[in-house]
Amino acid sequence: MVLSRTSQYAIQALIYIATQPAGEPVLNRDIAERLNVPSAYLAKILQNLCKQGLLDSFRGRLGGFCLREGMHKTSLMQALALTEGPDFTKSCILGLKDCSDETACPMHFKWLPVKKKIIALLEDMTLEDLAKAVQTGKYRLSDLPSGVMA
Amino acid sequence: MVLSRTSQYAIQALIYIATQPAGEPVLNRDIAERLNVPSAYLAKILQNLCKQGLLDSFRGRLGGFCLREGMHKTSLMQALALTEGPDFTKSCILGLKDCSDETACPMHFKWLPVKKKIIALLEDMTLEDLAKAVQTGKYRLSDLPSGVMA
DNA sequence: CTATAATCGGACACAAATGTCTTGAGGAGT
DNA sequence: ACTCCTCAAGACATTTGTGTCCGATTATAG
Repeated sequence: MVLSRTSQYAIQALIYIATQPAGEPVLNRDIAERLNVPSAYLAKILQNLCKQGLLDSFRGRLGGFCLREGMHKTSLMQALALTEGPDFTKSCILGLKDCSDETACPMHFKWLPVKKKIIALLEDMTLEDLAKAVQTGKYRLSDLPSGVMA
Repeated sequence: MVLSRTSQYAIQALIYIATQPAGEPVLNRDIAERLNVPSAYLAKILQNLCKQGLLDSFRGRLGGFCLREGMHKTSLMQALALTEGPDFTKSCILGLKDCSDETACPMHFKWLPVKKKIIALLEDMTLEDLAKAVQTGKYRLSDLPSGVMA
């Protein structure tokens, strides 16, 4: 429901990176291990987030990925726009190409307020906020118990 | 966002069938044409809905599909349970296998009320209601203008 | 300069969703 | 009985999502 695996991995990784000291690159391998996610696939996803300007990457020794300057305030909405495409919230729930107030599907007006709630929620949550929540130890980022964290 | 194409086609078709006189089978070909959807694929979907007991099918001349007796009151939630699987609303938004109040992902408590709204909405809307809405002429089931209807 | 450690980038592999085609079975009209 | 018309069912094709692998590239340490 709602999100592709790619997006799920991306968000998990972004939050994890946000929990780590800013400016110190995090290894793809470490993220993958911590999240229990295929590392080669995760690398692709992180590469893409680099191209889109959300992450910085560094090759060679002491390399890795870290959030680009100022990107701690990135909202989930902005992050998902990068992984799911810019208008992943625009679509009609029945799949109609053109479903607006004027040309509405029978669910349009009922669905609209719910969709707005979803969007508001996604715009409200930032990587920083979520990282802080994880750091309290009350929430987990993967199926592994959070105590596994180094 | 939210629904697979298969589910979208299924719901469109169910609503369309519900707009037609009860007891008179509707041709797969007609539905596909009306909804502008691949007919062979739609046939598969309708077959499945038959097996699951939501539709009745009739072969030969004057054959076709129609809603099984009493199924006009079926909610979208029930219909989607047939196409998406019984617990398509149960999953964690970050994809964690085990995400409950006790083992929560950082989005869990924010997402929960929104999810409840979605579920309530889907449980509230019935095929009958949606069919009536379409019959007013104010809403459309496909990208084709609704005037195309016979 | 060389060895090492890490990402980059593209090719490849696999699986699931989506879509097409063909053949067979069953019911209605003549 | 014969002929249409319809769904049933499975094989096949295409596309997309997911996942893997490897050589190239870049940066650091010695």
